[in-house]
Amino acid sequence: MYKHKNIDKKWQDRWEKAEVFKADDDSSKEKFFALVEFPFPSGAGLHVGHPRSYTALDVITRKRRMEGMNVLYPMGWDAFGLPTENYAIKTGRAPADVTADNIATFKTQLKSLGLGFDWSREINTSDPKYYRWTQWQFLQFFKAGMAYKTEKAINWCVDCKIGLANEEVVNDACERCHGTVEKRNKEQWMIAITKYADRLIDDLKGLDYLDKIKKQQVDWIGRSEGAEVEFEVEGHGSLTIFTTRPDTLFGATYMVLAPEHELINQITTEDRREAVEEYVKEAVAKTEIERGDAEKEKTGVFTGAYAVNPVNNKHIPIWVADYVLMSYGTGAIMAVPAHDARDFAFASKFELPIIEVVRGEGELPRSSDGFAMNSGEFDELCTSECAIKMIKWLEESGKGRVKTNYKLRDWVFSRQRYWGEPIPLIHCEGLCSPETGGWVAVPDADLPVVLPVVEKYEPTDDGESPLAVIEEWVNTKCPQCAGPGKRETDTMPNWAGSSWYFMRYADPYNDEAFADPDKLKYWMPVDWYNGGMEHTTLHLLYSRFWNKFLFDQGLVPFSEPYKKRTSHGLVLAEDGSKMSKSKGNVVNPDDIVKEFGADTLRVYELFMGPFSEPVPWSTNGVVGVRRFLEKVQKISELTADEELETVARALHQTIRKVSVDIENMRFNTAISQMMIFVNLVQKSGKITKESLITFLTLLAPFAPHLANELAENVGHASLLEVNTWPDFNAELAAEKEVNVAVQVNGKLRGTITVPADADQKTVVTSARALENVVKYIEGEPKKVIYVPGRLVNFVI
RNA sequence: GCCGCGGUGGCGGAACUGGUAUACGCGCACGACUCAAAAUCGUGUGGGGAAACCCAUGCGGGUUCGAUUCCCGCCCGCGGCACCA
Repeated sequence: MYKHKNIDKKWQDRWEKAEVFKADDDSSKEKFFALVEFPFPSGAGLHVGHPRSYTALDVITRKRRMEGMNVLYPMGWDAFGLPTENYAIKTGRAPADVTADNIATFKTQLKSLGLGFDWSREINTSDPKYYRWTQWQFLQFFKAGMAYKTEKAINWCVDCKIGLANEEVVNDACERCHGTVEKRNKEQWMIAITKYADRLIDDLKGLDYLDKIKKQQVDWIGRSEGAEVEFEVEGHGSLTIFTTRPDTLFGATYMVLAPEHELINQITTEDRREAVEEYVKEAVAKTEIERGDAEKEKTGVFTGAYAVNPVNNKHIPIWVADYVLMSYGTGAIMAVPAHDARDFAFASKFELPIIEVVRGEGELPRSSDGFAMNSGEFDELCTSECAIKMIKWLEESGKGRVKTNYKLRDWVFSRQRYWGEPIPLIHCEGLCSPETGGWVAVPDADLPVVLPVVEKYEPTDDGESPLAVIEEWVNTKCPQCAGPGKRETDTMPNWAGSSWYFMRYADPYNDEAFADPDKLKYWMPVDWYNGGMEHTTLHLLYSRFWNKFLFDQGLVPFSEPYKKRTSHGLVLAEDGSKMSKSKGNVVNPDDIVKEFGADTLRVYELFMGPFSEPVPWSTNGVVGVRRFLEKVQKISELTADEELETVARALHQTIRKVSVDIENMRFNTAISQMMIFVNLVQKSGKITKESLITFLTLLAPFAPHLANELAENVGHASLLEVNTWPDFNAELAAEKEVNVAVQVNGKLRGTITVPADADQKTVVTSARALENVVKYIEGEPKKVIYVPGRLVNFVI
């Protein structure tokens, strides 16, 4: 039994004193910037899931340091956010105070794990010295015309009383509180992320992200290439639609407008008006989920109006149906029921004509590619060629054009809440800046716009931020004309501060700029970023976009912030369900550290399963890891002047496996190899001091406290953190003898042990001589398969 | 519905590029130590069979001397998207 409590503390103090984790801004060494998502300092404290990601990159950075690199592995606090504000509302305490308390708890907890963060670079997004630069960067968006205020039907969370971005709405419910979300018209600040849609997709190509991360981002942005086509509506001008299948234009037998489409009112004939108005009213009242269910039966109503199909001048009826969304494309479609399942369902129900225009196999509706038919001069062209020719024809005749659409929407950047960065804009009552709707930027010298102290943190029922009621704060002067002005009372979403936090680590105390350009140039981009899959279409996408914008402004020297992005699996409860406070199945890391020590928790977090997969927690597994560490302690007492050859060999095999596995985040198999080594030493009874130190160096990234303690016990004077990562020697690792499987017709009939360098003839001969082989083979085998060092297979 | 990932002992999981399936850990059984227990150490542990051997990597086929690995068709689980024209 080793005394983890004393050992943990002792080495944590030594590291701090020696400043081993401090990153050096002027170093000739190669830099390595490792990043984990900084936590939101919630009142619940550290979750047992946090250390999985932190320990993983701690292992990697500790190895990098031993490999001679200048490592930056920082930590900070994503401190703005609703939970703190809600807590403040409940208790009446100021959010800043609550945050400070929570941070203190988190920090103590993280430190107790021996994580090698450079605490001298700690940042906090709710610190005015930090959010001054968040505000400043927002103003760059504003000044570049990338931020605009507009009345929008936004997702409104009834419980939180805030507008949500699409990304924050999950199954029609608020991502945070799971409360009802409804549509509301509200003036909101928006940021034009859609302008970067193409680059956010295309630039993924050069990045070392997990494939599933790239794919999720691409799907989320949802780029589709097609064409816009103009259809004449008799007596009402033209109606524009978007289609990805311009090749099927001859198959368009009717048109559909979304219920919100502005043309409906104009084109509806008098005899149809009542029915149309009633349908529109019902459709608009439905929730997104009700409307979004693709399984439900199609509904719709005929407007009485007809459009002209530009390719064949046929008159086709215009319908209104809620399966067409106003928010995508032009809010209107041409329906090609033969080749679209939705149009087919609709046409079948309302008995509209179905014309097949793409020849192919199988029943209609059929959306696969093929050859055009019933399409006049386009007949017999293959789908892709037909599309190209059709677009060309449309362009030449002025009836349409190439068009790309995206599912991605602009970023809703306003929150009507207190605990966030104030948006640093002033509305000039004299409207001295009409081109921005009267909005004027707060001058740089007046930043930060500090959150004023308020008494009540509740948002108001009319949807205004609590800041709106503080008149002395709201009423100010227009910085441009000095006339009366009013401050923007909305605050930023909590994604704002985290969109650029990694840059601040390069230069956390700078008051002249968000970071010194030289330091950015040295440290950025992040070399390895690990975080949760849940942020793929939120933080990860936003921060890539934010970075690209700053790059375009010449403010940062790199267009992508993260070179490599990996992801960890969730830590689940023992029964495989999610850990949650309400279920009472949350494991507190403090308890594990207290009972078993920091090293046990660290090693267990990485041993429990494949890093990127979700794995259930197992207290028995924790005990197993602790036993392993105790065995390590035992073998450290077995130092001798000599050791068995097998130990030396196993050591080098372990160096190889641990080195490779760390790079691939296969920590579980790295640890299992170390267990194999320790078992072997225990059995053999002796190990040289040199080999022991080498092994402890390999173990040090995983279990740094114990590894240092044991190294010191055998007289190793320096910290293992400054050791050199051991070199692997292939010669020493090579087995002298190998086991070769002997098969007859692919079935295992025995094994033989032969010298590793034995030639084929020798191996086959002794395999052939096996009693169990002789038994099966009469005469000569038909064929002999020989895989060196692996097997011999006699085919008869 | 579409896309992606996965399915291996009682459990978490290993397995290079197609080459001895079940490494490592947990659990369990037995043994040693002990008055006893815990801890520790040792031995065993996929299933069937006395054994030879046979059967096992979700199911059914295929390719191959040989398939957890490759191909085809299903089933189940997880994650993402979800009437995006």
